[in-house]
Amino acid sequence: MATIQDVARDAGVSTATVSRVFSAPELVLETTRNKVMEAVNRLGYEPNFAAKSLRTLRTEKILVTVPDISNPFFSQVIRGVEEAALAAGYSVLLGDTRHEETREEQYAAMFRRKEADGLIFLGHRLPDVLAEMVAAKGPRTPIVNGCEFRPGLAVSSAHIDNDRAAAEVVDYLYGLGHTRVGVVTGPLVSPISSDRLSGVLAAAQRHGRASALRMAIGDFSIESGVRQTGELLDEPGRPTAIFCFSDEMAMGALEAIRLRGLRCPEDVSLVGFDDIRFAQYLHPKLTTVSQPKEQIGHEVVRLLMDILSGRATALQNVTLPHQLVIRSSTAPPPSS
Amino acid sequence: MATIQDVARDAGVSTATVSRVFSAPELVLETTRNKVMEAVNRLGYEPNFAAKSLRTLRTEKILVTVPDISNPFFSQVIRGVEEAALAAGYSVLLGDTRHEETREEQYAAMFRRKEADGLIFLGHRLPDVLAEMVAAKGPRTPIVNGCEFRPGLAVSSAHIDNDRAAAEVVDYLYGLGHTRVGVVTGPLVSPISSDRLSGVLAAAQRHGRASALRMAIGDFSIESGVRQTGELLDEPGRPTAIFCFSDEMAMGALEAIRLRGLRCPEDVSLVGFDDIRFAQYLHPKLTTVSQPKEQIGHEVVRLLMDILSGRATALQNVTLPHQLVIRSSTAPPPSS
DNA sequence: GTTATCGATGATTTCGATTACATCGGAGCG
DNA sequence: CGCTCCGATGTAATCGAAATCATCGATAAC
Repeated sequence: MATIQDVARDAGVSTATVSRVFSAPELVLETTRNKVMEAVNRLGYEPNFAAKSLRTLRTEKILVTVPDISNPFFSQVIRGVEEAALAAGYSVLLGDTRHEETREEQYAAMFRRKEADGLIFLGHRLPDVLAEMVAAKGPRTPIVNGCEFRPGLAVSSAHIDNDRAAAEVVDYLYGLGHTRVGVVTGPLVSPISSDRLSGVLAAAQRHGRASALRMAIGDFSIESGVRQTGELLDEPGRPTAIFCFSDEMAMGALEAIRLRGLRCPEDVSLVGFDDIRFAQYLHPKLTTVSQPKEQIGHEVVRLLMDILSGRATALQNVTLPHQLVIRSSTAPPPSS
Repeated sequence: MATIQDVARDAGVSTATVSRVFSAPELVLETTRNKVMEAVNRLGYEPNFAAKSLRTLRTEKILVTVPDISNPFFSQVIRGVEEAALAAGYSVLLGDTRHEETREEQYAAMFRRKEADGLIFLGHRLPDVLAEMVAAKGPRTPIVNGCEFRPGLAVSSAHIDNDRAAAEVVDYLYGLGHTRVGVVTGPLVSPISSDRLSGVLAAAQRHGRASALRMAIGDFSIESGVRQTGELLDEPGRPTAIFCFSDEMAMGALEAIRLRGLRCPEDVSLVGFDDIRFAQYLHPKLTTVSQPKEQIGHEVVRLLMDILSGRATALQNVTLPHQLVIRSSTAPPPSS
């Protein structure tokens, strides 16, 4: 592959001029510019990326780590990230951490090696090396979080109001007349789960129904939805409504409901969370909390760009709007 | 961030020695190595990636372009790619082309700029600049295709036998007693669709049922599944079985079937393709062709590594095993 | 005892671009 | 007419690590 020297020689100019043709074309005379471009085309020259990167100390890449890309919720967020990144002239390095800390650390090391200008993490953990960076550099550290919000991490983030969204779901269920509600949460170490849970608890208390609340801890997977919902349904005083903290778990819940010969929503109402693409094609169509997935991706990139361009000085926490989408998996409880 | 010079100075050795500690530790005396490592830890040194990359002309990255990451089939394949790449010491640059040629070309340019050592594309098109590279360098060009197989492209690839898999589905349906079968294909420009279609046609002819075959062209999306299946169901002489070339379209088909007050499988049998994670949790559980998604990802990385390491000399086309998974969306046709 | 050999390490060039600084010719001005 | 300024371009330092070649002391071989 031709280098900038080859082009310079071929065009009869200096390498500086060739470089300027690419990075600041207005500084070079049109006739010279054409000469250079001819040489470029003749030789099929493309600037070598590593060289450019070494000199400028920029990679034009952002590293995005995600707990599980095969999860449609995350893949939609990533889609938004990719779109916004490309528009801003960045490309996306993908890290699927599979919820494993060692993988998170591998990607953290990549970031420290400067293989990317910025890091967006969609999980809830920040490896120690990165926490140190944040502690040292403050809010100018190009690390941003998406979906979760943990104040202690001291990084900017974009997310919905999980607490309020979950409370709305419970309010809605009580409003339908349900009294015994079962909740299938995700792992409580993640704020995404604990925030939603506190919303649920607050709403239950407000309605004086806290004692009738049943809870099971899942891991956001379909299988855990089947299992945990099953346990809730098998307890005496079966809940008439189940609220799962992800649509995937709700899919599992649907299965658990059917396995017991129950009908949704006639016997058991069901609410999910995320509004993944498939939610509206389940049977019954799933009532769920819609998160603005692509928008979260866009926003998180915007936050990162603010930091990279030096515009940002303080932490920003962007709360994006969610929406309770009522479909056909919820109904009043069966009249006993 | 500390550089190799800083470490060398701090440890009282030359930069060459520091470099060797990382790339060929066996060449340096243990005592010296320890001295260096102490300095490394003291200064928090991490080798600068761009510098390394410039010198070695390697990026240790592979670019993966995919028509749509939010598609669970592709995201599973990518998962396999990511896993195999990481194991081989590579990281993944993600390009979501959204089926758009301009985006494919943007990523092709990235590859030419040497932002990645290899390219894996999961679509069916190869931008011109890359086709030229392949023409010039032959089978040593580090470009590999996954999922599709178009002989004209002259790149190695890993995929299932789409033709045969589709024929098996049709054989199975005829075996159940169906005579009127409707097929919802993807866009016929992609081999993934045209291969499956020729399998379908061959099987139908073999059974002498070609004239009773009905066909509609979808685009792999749920919505097109609803629409195209709807059209097939509304024609006179309604098919008693529908075969969609993707599970997403089959989800749409299920919706179309329900909208018309029909039952699956009692009135209409349904078969999908891909066996995405959700297929077995639909209601009814979807009969479908299972593709070894993560394995395709692994295999495609292996093919690429063979090329990058100089082991590969000729094109390889790996056909991986598929499997018809029979669940509850298929049954004999209603007795008329 | 002299020389080839080898293991450990250092000095220096190199990768390919960007960019600060230098140069130079011509326009503008007093 | 001489000076300044400016636009266009060239020269050369620089980014940080890798790798080639050189060096040096010690051991082995003859």
